[in-house]
Amino acid sequence: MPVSRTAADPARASRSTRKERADGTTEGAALQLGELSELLGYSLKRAQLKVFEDFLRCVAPLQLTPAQFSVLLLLDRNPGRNQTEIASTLGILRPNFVAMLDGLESRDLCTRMRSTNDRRSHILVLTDKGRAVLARAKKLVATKHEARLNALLGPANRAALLAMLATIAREL
Amino acid sequence: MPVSRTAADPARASRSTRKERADGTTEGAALQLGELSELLGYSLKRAQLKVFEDFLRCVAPLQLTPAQFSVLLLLDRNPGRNQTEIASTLGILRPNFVAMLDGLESRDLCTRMRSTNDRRSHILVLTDKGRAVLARAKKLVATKHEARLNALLGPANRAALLAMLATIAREL
DNA sequence: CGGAATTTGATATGTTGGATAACAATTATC
DNA sequence: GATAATTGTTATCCAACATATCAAATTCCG
Repeated sequence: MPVSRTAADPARASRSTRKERADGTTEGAALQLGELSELLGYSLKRAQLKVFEDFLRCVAPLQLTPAQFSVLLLLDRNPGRNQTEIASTLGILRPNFVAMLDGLESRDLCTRMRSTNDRRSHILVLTDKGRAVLARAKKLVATKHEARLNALLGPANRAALLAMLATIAREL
Repeated sequence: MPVSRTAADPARASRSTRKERADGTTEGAALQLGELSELLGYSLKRAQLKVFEDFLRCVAPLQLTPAQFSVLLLLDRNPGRNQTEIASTLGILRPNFVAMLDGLESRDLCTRMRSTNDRRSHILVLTDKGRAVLARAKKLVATKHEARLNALLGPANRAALLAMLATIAREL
């Protein structure tokens, strides 16, 4: 990568000690986000990262990622389903779901049981430990994670936010 | 991965032609999301994926990703900044920003110019082509992408959504 | 029935985004 | 002027995500 041209740095070109630019902006100042702050996708991504970060913190004692938590939740609510069904409703591709299940199964949180009706498929079952971990996780999520968001936004706003996100996820 | 135990599949264990389960749920029915639909992070992630997908579609003629678009926007609004400054305000790590800039520079959308004041740093500059592409991208984003979200949510809701996402990104 | 097509879980593999360590060149600090 | 810090870069590593392919089992259909 050859760099040929050079340019004077407007910031330091000024001989002021406070290093003020020609356009009046100050040296160490935060950059202008400009239209970026009006881009829904930008704030969406940033907010999502923060929320996942907080989720991981809150549920850290149980060592569960958001994706793993969603799998446990789904297994609990939908007994008798196979890998394809669980993976697809979570938007996980079947090949990638294999390693994920291996992880959960190796921690004895769930079990694959070969179906007697269709011996190709594995019925996914929560173990007792899986149910216990899920229960503890639910409590942590409710009392720490979601509570934090509730405090930040207020219950009404939080509900409105959730509704709009669901609309986008469903209808866009 | 040895699978030992087996289980009867509740769905097909029923001898009904409509394959109804013991719990009354029907065979091919969609799974119950349960508490998942109340998890903010879940809808957040799903909505974010949809929005990025739509962004890519709308701006496809220009071959710009959301991240690339955000870089061009930032370069336009903040002339005279170096790689570290641009990368860090976008949450991009400096090492990962190198390849990204290589891509933009190889397409002649921006240029690295060695600063005369601090010869370690590269001042990032939009090229004329970069400015032109950015202008076209802005138009596509406004008239196709954001317009779609506006139609889906309504202007007031869209604004409220944006405000809440910004709050989360800023204060969580 | 029986062969063809499909489905399921799995493997291999590739791509992309994101993270850390280390380095040379340059600048700042004391 | 020696030491420390900064900048861009390279080399890796890891996780998330995607595609092609496979064997086993099932379904479809003539």
